[in-house]
Amino acid sequence: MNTSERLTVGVAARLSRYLQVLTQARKMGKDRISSQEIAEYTNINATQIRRDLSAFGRFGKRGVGYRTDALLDEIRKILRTQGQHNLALVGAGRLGSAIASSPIFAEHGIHIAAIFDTDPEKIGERIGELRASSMDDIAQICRERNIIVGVIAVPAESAQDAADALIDAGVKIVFNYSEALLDTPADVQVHTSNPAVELLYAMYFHLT
Amino acid sequence: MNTSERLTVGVAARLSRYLQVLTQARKMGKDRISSQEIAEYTNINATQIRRDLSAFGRFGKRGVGYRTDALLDEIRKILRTQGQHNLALVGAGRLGSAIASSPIFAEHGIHIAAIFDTDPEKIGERIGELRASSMDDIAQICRERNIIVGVIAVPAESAQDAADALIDAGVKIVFNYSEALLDTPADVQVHTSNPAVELLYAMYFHLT
DNA sequence: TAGATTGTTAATCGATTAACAATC
DNA sequence: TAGATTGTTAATCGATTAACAATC
Repeated sequence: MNTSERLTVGVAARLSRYLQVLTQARKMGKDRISSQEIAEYTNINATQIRRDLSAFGRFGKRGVGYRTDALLDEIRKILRTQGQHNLALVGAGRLGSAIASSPIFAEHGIHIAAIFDTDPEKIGERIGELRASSMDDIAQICRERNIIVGVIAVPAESAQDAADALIDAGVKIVFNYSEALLDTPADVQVHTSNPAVELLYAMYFHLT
Repeated sequence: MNTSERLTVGVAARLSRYLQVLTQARKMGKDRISSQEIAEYTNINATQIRRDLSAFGRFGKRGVGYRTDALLDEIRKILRTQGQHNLALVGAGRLGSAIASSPIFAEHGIHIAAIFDTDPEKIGERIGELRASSMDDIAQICRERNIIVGVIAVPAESAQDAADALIDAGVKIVFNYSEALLDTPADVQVHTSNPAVELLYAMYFHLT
């Protein structure tokens, strides 16, 4: 497969899972990793992993495995996610603060560039390394800082307003932590996190 | 398809997505919903949705759509997720508090039955409607309250310890909010939430 | 009736897996 | 050399989709 062709949804999803495992493996000081080890952490079949990777080059060494660092770079190249990306966070409450002080985004080159809230009490308050801004400034700030990714960390009742404001500010990818269904234009991607639904799914396989 | 057969991973995953959409649609007062509407919110093809549902019965009305309530019940029956389920939360910090005060679990019949923390300062403190318990009591409390689902809301450094304690307490399904890779026995399911990785994946499709 | 939407078929495409030679 | 693990083939299975008759 050529890197200039568009990946299928399945391949891109799996490659990003490998990215996660490799990032952690590197932190744990592992220089090398085998397809079998990646399989254990991702629940993706080891043959599938080797097949996915070998479509882009011969990254591994037979009898040895893959070099963690080198493979990480190759996958970043394939997914075109090298470099820094800016993100806007809406909601400076408990969840917003938790996200702002988590290292999980920074580790993958995603920088939380601004935090917004509607509550006048919250504006100006320190959240992680930032200060909360007013929702009135969202369009200006997002354009200035080249932000196309927004995270919604507000209650379901205000989630649609938050989404509208982000989209109005030019955001194209919305990560929704509320349970609300969001109505958005066709050129905007919405990802909704719903741990409850994932748990119900997990329970099914536990019960059967 | 017969309900007594085990669902494939793909079917179960899609059915739980329908569950999420139907739950919200009902809250929004929608009595009926079409496969096309579910498709818009889930990005799952409408034919696929009708096909998934029709494998278990004729739940819809031609020209009309599906009754939200009735379909919700049918899917709950298929996924065997009716009734209440108890959950243990490890971590009484910002993220733990955010989870404890979110309605997202309750909405799907999942009750947060206990919260644990290692920090003596936190123990006894009110978090949502509960008080934080000591990790020393985790095994006893989980067994008493029939808990087989645990949520890890602690920093990556302590995630493995939290997982070990939960597993020792009889938990079989672990939802991991930290970025750490967890080593667990084969009979334990681990779901790791990593919004950064999901965003990298979304960005790929935005860029291409 | 006219319009809408389901249920189902048929055809295609991608995912999955076991097996194993190649080779480190 | 012996053991381990990749890269690749070949075969199967499930997912996806368009199309449309059935029917509300």
